[in-house]
Amino acid sequence: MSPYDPSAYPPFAVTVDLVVLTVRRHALCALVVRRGEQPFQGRWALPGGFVRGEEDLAAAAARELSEETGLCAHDPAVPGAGNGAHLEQLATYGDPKRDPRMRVVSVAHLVLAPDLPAPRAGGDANSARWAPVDELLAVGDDGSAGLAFDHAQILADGVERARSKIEYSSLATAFCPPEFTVGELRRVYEAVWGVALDPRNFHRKVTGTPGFLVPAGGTTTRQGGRPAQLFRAGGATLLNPPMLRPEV
Amino acid sequence: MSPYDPSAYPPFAVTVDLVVLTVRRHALCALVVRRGEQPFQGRWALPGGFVRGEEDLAAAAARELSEETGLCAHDPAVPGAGNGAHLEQLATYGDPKRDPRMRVVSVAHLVLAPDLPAPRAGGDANSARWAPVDELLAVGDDGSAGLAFDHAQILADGVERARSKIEYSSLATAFCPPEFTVGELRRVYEAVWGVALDPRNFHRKVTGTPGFLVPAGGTTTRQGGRPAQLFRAGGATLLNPPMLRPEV
DNA sequence: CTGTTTATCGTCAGGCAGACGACTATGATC
DNA sequence: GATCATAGTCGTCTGCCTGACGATAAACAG
Repeated sequence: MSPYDPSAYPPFAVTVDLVVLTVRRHALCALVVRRGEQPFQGRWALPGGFVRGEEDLAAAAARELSEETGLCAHDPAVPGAGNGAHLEQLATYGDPKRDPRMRVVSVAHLVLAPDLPAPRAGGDANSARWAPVDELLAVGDDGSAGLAFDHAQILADGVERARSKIEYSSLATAFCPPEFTVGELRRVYEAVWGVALDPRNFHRKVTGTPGFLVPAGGTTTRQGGRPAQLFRAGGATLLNPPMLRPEV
Repeated sequence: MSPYDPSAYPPFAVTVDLVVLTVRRHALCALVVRRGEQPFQGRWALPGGFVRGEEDLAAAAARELSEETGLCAHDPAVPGAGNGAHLEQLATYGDPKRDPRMRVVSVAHLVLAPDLPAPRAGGDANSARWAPVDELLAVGDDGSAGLAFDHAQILADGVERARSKIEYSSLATAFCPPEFTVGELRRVYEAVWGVALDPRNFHRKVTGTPGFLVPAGGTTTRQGGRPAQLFRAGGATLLNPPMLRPEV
């Protein structure tokens, strides 16, 4: 082989696509934008865009995220800044036929964000929305065409990553506002996994895991009922032993 | 933005790099090749190469693997064929400065293979070898320069992926020949995690997990001592509950 | 035959999770 | 204001799994 001869190999376009997940009204939702041009014109797609010349992949993802949602990603490598959205690389998709026009390799990223107001994509409220992932992934049955390109696969991979990762990490707190109650955190797990959890056992588990939650001092009744203690995410990122997802 | 205008964005070179892991003499080892040219001439690096024009990323990784080791990857999407090496995508590395010559985005793949004879890289035995990952990742101390490019980071990520993934999947069997004993499987875990496991508890765990192991019918004494029953990997890919890695 | 090595079966105590009872503190409704 | 509905929080009990470890079995080396 003749390594690194640029002329010997066809150029690739490199993009980032974003799977932005949040929990709204007890459902796991993803951010989708409407395509304004061919191909797949008018269809919903994941937000994304080209990686620029002197830009790292994570930086490109953070930039796209900021452009689409105003969120400032909380890159583990750049701590402190941002309103807490979690960003991580998901996987890379490079099937030669995934884009009919040219060879595009897309590095998908996963973003977990707290519930946000309606998205603002280029100021056009009609061109971006939060949609329940169940709806986006239920293709064919109702005649809806599903997402553009291979974005249904990317979304499915992102959802599966989120579902499994909250098992053994404290990542579920990324779906919550800075201060939250145990019940709110439980509703996150229930929405992401699509199951009902026992409030008492859940409470015992999360409050009994050292470093997972730290008391924030106050209480709230925003969920109704008895006032609940407010917590902040603790420093622990790994949950050991993990929170087990109930079987089916 | 003006999507998909090829001239509007700089072209990227896309490569695949391989983290090929195996267990040799009770140590987790990785395949490295010696670089024949600048930059990093003479240094060890992960095997890899350019993705071709009409080639999927996984196909490129499988091709490079075959060229470097003769292994035929057992892609989950293409079952049956191959001598059982496991291949999966690891992560993508695209720092603008990771290659001093041009913008290269590398899609790293992880390969888990049974113990193999000495590698044959382009027929040159001196240019490829199995090296213990501890040795490859212990940089600076002994003055050795470490791996080329960002390959130390890629290797570290691959090792961490392997270490965590054998916890909750049956992937450790990918390090074993088609038929193996419980003790051989245990030595795989011990080598990958770098810990000692209790043979009795390990035996109880793996034989008690339905679908993990299926008896192959025979016995062997290739490890010495009492003959051990031979097993084959069962159909189960997920281990529930997982095999817990001992603390520290 | 004896010691060494490895495999395999059993036992026991502690920890954790699932099931679920009981009590508490708020707002809503009559 | 009494009652109800809603959520949160604390306990109890039981079964399963794990870690620690004793004991036995089946080969080989001397």
